[in-house]
Amino acid sequence: MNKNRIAVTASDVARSAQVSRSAVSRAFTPGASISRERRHHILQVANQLGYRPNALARSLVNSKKGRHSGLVAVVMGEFDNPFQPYFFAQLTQALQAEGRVPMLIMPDQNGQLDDALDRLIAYQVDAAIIAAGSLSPEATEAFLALHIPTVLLGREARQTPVPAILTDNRAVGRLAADYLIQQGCQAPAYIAGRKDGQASQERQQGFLAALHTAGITPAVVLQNTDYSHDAGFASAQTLLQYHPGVDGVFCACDALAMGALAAFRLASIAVPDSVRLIGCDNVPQAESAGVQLTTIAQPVEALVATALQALNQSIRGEVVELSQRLAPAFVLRET
Amino acid sequence: MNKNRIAVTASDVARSAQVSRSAVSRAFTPGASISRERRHHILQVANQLGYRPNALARSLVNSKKGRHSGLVAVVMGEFDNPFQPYFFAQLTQALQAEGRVPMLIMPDQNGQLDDALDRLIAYQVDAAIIAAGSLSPEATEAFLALHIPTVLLGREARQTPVPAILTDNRAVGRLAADYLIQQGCQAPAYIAGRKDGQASQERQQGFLAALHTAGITPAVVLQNTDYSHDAGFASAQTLLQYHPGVDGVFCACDALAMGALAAFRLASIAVPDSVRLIGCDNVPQAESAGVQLTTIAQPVEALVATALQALNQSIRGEVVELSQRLAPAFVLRET
DNA sequence: TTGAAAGCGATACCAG
DNA sequence: CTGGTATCGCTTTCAA
Repeated sequence: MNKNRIAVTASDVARSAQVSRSAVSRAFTPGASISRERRHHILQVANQLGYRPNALARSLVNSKKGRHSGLVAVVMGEFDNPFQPYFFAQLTQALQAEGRVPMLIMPDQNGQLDDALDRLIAYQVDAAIIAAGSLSPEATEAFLALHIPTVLLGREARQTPVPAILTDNRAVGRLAADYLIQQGCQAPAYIAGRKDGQASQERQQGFLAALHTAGITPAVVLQNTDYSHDAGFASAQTLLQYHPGVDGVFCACDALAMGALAAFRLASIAVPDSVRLIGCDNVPQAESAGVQLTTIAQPVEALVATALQALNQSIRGEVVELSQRLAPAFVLRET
Repeated sequence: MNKNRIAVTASDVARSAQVSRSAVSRAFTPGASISRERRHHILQVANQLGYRPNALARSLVNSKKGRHSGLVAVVMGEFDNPFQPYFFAQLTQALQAEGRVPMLIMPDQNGQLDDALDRLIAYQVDAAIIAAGSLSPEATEAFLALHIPTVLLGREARQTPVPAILTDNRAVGRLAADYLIQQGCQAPAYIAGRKDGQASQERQQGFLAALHTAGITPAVVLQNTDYSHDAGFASAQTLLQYHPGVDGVFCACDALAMGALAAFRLASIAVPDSVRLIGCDNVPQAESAGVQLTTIAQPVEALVATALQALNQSIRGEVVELSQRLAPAFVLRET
């Protein structure tokens, strides 16, 4: 059964409405010179025939003249940390609300883009949003060499100057420290993420600096190789075994914190009574019954809105501020 | 700073390589009549110039002649259940590996597609994969009316006959029942998802049928309004309060099961010693330290592979089997 | 095997 | 305001 997928074209509409192709085009172009009645009539006929302007053909015309395809590449690497799908969904919906079409590109396990780059060029995307922490620096630079308007989300470029939107991670660390200090912690620990993770590093810096200012010496900093629940679990067990004096724990992300929480519960350590715990991100799961994790929220809505704003500026060829750091927010949860 | 985004065209390459545009096109068309050396030369020049055929223009030409754009619409509604992003990532990578470009479409909160439908037509997608359980029946039918080759993933259409790939959910229920029976449970309970959720219903049917065959009367079936961690938590608390005799619990998905697990732990009920617990999906988190959830795995790889196969058949205009049910697998975890 | 030329569907310029 | 026409980048007959 070969479905009759012959698309309705402007010519079909023109013929049916007894007007020229130009008229049809104008009817679909806001603010074009065409009489009200004519436009109304054409739109009506078009609607009956089920006509939609072919976006491919449209952007073909506009290509050299600097108009746009409506396609935006979203480069996103992983969906295993709960923050990522949450963020991704917000971003996608925002793009969609702007009438843009997100094309998803996932780097492979080595953080390479391979032929995905080719596809970006091939499809003439208007712009790209790179939200993949796992994208290798080389791949990132290769990408930026395409000179497609690009915005980095949650990371910065090492060499090329590109607009980047991030949470103010040092402020995250400071807020976490403030909480633990205010709760009277004397021996706080930091459960870090990847050693080369920019976010984890910055949060650590802010955290340690604030502790230092308050005259508190951190008990220990535990590095991990990822931002997972399992790593948090293992780190908490390490704390219990080797650093039993720890009375406050800040984790580089909520997944780590929820893993740590599981380990504490398993060991019958009361949170927050025996040990204070604070995460970062404010993923939806942090609010779950039986979790109720105190955390530092990333300003997701603001991040998305700012990213789109930067993207639009960049597409229009305007100058965009290079690094924008948005303020996080403390979220207290106690049950 | 207006970046010089003038794309390199086939004419540019032709000029530079001293050949005709046709030759350039042929060089990039597998199996076209062109000499080896000529193609080699052209490809080399093209590479130097950074030329990539414009996919938009290409599919414009091919549009009427039945060729393809390479674009595939992926309709996905929610990312809040951990199974969804996990599945989505697999699907996206598989599409990418086939050289296809996934365009993401998210229905709004009411399960409507609105102008996303228009965009699908406008961009001439080759096909669509609907993996959104939340897509309203009306929107689904409206979508199918477009006669774009479509495959449903994890759900079926009510009216229109469309290929659907699903896990054999009744088998899921039977496997869960087998486990609880084999563990000696006498009063098993089912924690369901949404009342109108096809998967939840079918799992329940398989579960109850297998129990019945074994001569076991289920203690209770608890309905929920979603598939969330919170719902699982609340349901488990209900069990503890009103059905203390329950010695085995099957949950419609892992998120529910992990919520239930949290509730049991909070009440110091040992799992699996005091009560057996089994989920469904086998999300990555089910394997986490401190969780180790016994579950029925959805055959994700097979689902994705089968879906792509069906999609390709559908694009080629071949007849596709309507409902394909893939076998789930029991995953025992005990720590 | 090759190049010239005719479109694909839509837009924008140009006269009228 | 309107219709004709060139053009966008590419593929594909059609002759040579």
